[in-house]
Amino acid sequence: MVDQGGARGGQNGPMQTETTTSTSGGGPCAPRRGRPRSEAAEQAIVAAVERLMEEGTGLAELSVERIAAAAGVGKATIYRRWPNKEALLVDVVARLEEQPEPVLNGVGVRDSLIAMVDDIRRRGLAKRSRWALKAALGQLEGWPELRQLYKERIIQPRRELAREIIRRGVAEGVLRDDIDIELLTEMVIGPILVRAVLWGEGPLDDDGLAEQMVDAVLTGAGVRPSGGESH
Amino acid sequence: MVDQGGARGGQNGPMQTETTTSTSGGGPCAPRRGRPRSEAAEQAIVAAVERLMEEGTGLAELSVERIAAAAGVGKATIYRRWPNKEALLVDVVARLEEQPEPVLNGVGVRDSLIAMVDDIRRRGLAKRSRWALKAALGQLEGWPELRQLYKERIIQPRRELAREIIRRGVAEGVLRDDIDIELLTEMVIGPILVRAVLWGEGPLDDDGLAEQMVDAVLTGAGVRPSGGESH
DNA sequence: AATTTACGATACGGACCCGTCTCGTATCGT
DNA sequence: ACGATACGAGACGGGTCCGTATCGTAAATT
Repeated sequence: MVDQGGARGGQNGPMQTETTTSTSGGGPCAPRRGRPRSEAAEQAIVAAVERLMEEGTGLAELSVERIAAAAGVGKATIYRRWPNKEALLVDVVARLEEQPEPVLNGVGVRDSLIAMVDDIRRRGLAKRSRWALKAALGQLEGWPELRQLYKERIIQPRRELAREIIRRGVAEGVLRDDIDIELLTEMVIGPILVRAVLWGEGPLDDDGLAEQMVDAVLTGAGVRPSGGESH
Repeated sequence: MVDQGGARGGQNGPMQTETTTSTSGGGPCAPRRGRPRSEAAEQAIVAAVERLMEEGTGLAELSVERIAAAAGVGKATIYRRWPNKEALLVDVVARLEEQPEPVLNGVGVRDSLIAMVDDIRRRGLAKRSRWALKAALGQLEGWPELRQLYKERIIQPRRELAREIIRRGVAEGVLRDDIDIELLTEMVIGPILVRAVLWGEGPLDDDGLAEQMVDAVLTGAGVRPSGGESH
């Protein structure tokens, strides 16, 4: 007996009926006779959801009525575009975060790692990102579609980027090759994530934090038998 | 005075009106005339909440009606003990996790760290703990009382324990003294938390994982200039 | 001009929830 | 025996929410 909590609809997607959206050369086979859909309304809806996120609205408080009111839009205008609330949120999450910066390949591995950690740090300061991450961790339980999408769109690209950097580090002899790639990744991003997400209070505004963390992880927490104390 | 999210009642606590609970020699000044409260009912209620947690019920789906049904109990029986849903959940969270194992002081620092990380790993395998952690991270937003209690009861003791072990490690010369204690802590618990909570999928059933992680963090992810590869 | 579709606003039905209250029954004290 | 209290079950009022339907109006095609 699953399905507790009310049978959410299946399909998602912006339900683009070939109208206004995606003016980019799509196939306008049928120009539709009546009044076209307002592009502005669509943007206002998405923007309203994002603004509500930034203001700290919990997923429970994020009702369609509230979204419509915040966007200055009728409820029907939302349901004309998305079949249900889930699809709307899926869509918003999908366009929530642009892909992470490609990280120039010419840069050294250490700098790449620092850039990545610093990216997480800065995102941890952004309320919108925190909302999404927390929602994904907690509230999206029992909401598999949204959680899945969040993983695909947000988590996976970053994880892949991290893996790539770290693989390069191993290849260049900067990172140890006797540690599992996954573990290396977790070592690098673990500290900043603990501070940014788990404790949610640690100071994140130090610009040198990422560098400090990466160096600490590279060098290790244990006292080095041969190398002298650095200070 | 934040109080966003709808003015929840103030007080909490099991509302023990000197009845059945705490038979431990309390002051039974007034033995109450009528039928005493059923200890079994109280346990059944708490057990039901915990069971629902383990089954993955989200905080939103965790309604009083559902709890009562799962416990085989009338709603009034719940409201006779706790003034509202929040108080019930606060109480359940409060008794959710026993304090972490004290970690024998005679044990070496490395073994203590491994024990701590392994504790997190094993908890990560326990659904109940995952539920609580995820709920704390995401759903308890806008529910300050519960979140606060979770931090006090669950997070703080473990964080304190970690700090103590690491402080000992620094004192004994096993851990570097030129790295901030907070950062050292985050380095140690970060990797396992990323695997257990954030990605939520990484393998946790390897008994040697904790040891592997701790050693990796102690030694560092970077290639050691002088020391040979350890294996 | 006629038609067709979208728009904002809002009413509606069905569902769920919270917290209270009422049943008839069970179990205590006196 | 009797009054007091707890019990399970469930009705109830007030509320929120989702998703649909209905307004009168606005903007496009034909």
